[in-house]
Amino acid sequence: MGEAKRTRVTPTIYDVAGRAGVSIASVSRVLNGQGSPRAETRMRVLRAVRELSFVPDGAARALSNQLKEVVGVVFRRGSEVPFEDEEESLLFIDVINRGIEVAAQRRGFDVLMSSVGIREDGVSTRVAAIAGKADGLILHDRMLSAAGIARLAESVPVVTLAGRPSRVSINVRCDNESGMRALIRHLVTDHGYRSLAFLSGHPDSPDNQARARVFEAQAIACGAEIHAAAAWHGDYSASGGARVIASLLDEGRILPRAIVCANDQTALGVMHALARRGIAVPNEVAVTGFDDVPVARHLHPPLTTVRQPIQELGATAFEVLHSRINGSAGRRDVVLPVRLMIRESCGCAHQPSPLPAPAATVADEA
Amino acid sequence: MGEAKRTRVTPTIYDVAGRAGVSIASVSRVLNGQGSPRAETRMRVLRAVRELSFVPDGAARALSNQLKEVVGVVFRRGSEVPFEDEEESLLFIDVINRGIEVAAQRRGFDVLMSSVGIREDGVSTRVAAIAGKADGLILHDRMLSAAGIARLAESVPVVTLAGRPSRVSINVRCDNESGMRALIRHLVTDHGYRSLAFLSGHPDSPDNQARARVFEAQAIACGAEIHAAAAWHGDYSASGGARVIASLLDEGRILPRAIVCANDQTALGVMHALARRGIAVPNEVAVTGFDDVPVARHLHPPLTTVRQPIQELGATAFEVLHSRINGSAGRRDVVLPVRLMIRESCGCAHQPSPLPAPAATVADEA
DNA sequence: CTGAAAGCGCTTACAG
DNA sequence: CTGAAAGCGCTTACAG
Repeated sequence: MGEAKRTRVTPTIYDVAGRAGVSIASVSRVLNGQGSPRAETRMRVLRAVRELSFVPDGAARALSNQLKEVVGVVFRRGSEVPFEDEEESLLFIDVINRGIEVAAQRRGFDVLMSSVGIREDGVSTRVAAIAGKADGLILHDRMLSAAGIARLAESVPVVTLAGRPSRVSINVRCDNESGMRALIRHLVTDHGYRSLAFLSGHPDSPDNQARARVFEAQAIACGAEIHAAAAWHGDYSASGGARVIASLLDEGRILPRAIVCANDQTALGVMHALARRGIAVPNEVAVTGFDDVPVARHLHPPLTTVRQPIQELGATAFEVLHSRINGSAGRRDVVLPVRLMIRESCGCAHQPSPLPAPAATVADEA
Repeated sequence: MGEAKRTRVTPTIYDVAGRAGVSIASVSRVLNGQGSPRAETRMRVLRAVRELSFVPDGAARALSNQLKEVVGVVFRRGSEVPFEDEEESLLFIDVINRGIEVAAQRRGFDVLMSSVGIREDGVSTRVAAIAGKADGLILHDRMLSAAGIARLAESVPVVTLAGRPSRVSINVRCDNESGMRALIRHLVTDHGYRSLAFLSGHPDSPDNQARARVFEAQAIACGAEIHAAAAWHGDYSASGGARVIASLLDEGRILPRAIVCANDQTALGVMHALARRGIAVPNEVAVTGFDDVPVARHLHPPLTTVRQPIQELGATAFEVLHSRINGSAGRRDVVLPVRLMIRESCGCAHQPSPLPAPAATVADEA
């Protein structure tokens, strides 16, 4: 026999109970620390568990407890064609996911990660399948329409990231408004740049919309001139940013003194495109980002940007979802603080001697 | 009432059946495409499902089907202190995980990702918890002892990555032997280097052991001199590689003509350390890696290394596990082919003119 | 402290 | 084609 087909059936709580000579209720109690089983009982159960290598079935526990201890995370895989350093970088989404995972771990939850192809259809079907396997869902930016989210939220708590809160879902985002305001003040007031442009991200991203809106308002308030938005539509990708610059230059357009990008990846693409045309950053054109992804500080020149607490964004999303799963109400619009990171792409000097960094700016850094 | 506490209970298959005026069996059949329900029945069920936003409970399905359609993946989070570019890079593990995820998706499986802290204890408890929530497990390098794996495998199919096959678990790895052999041949035969050293990875890593073994055998076979292994113990990390070089240099030791690193990250650290001491790569010392992580080609000089089909490693691990879950036997030792990637850190010239790249080498490239 | 039994929400033979 | 019922493997009142 030996290697024979022996369809080794995984032991169940009944096998453990039988071997230990107790009821399944006792086994369950010992394993879950409920009640106060006699020491004798405890021992026998534990021994049987060990001898059988018993692992309780999660599905059965979940069904009985009405709790799976699993949250689902849905995000888009490989947006756009990778761009130079981009492909290999731990990007925004990855850092957020790590934050979710670490926070979940602390609560004894596990994370069901599900990426969706950029052009994949039937997303809502896929998301529904995940929903069935989890106690709650965290949806990254623009995964589902508002209606889709509303429908989904009927069956499971939903937290969106960088989206919009709704009557049935919670949203976690960073404080785009303060961040953009501080950034523009730095560019216009501290550096004295008079002409600016905002290179946008995905048009339907709430983050992008907020950043664009505040950019305009603040730039005008500071008395700077804004380059018409028409030609400045990116898509949050490096290649998108590079494309915009390339076509602007091809048309012989004059660039503004400073380009404010909707996110770091866009800034990365812009800097590449500028370098290729021999335009000096920051001396001829200043460039800024938003997010402060890890690679930002290693660009040449190091990127001035607005730091979002990215990993914390993920951790917070999980915590909010977790308390929602446990029935608490809580705010539906969670906003995390940001911080202006002044490096060199804005025109400030190398770290050691922060020449053009006046007091006001330094305060932002604190 | 309106906003009242309304503890909205998620609808079950009974609610759907009730609303549609059919039995739960019919609902189940329609939803799973079993049998041939009347069109009329179909419609009514589907309508009820839609109206209630019904999502079948995964735990209940799993319990009934004896299949969760979930695989667990366990790996170590943040090994060592991040090193320069390292922190931000999509490393070996991340690429493998992506491969697993994509393959799982194709089969309708989801992936439970669980990272374990580098110094975390109680790993086997954590792993057991995951095991209970999944149909099978993929364990990255060195997560559990052979005994631990054996115990785990009693309750769930296990596939290890870069480990060793056992009577109860399957292992997926790449062909370290051929890769290292081709690499050494290139360094000794093609470039004529006479003195080599192997900067090792984790001593208990099977990959590392295989690479070290073949390094020695092949170097000797080619007639090269090997620097004593004593001082050359790294740990797969960039900082580990840098540390070895620094202390060797501090002791005034003479470096070999070529340093063969156990993996790319180690090579990255070595190149940094060498650069810091003003030692030219590859002119004074050649350096090679193993893995071909995305960042390898962007180093200065671009890293000559052995490419493992990293994402495919993950996809294969899933496929093997999947067929095991479905009861097939299959090989327990799955080996994927590798390919020598000749770039510049070995001393070869810039791409366009592959000067010292003889026919034999080019063949390896094919 | 402990056991018998009900119940969690599905799927699937088995009858009709 | 369709429904009643058993069963998947747990947890937890409820009695004893």
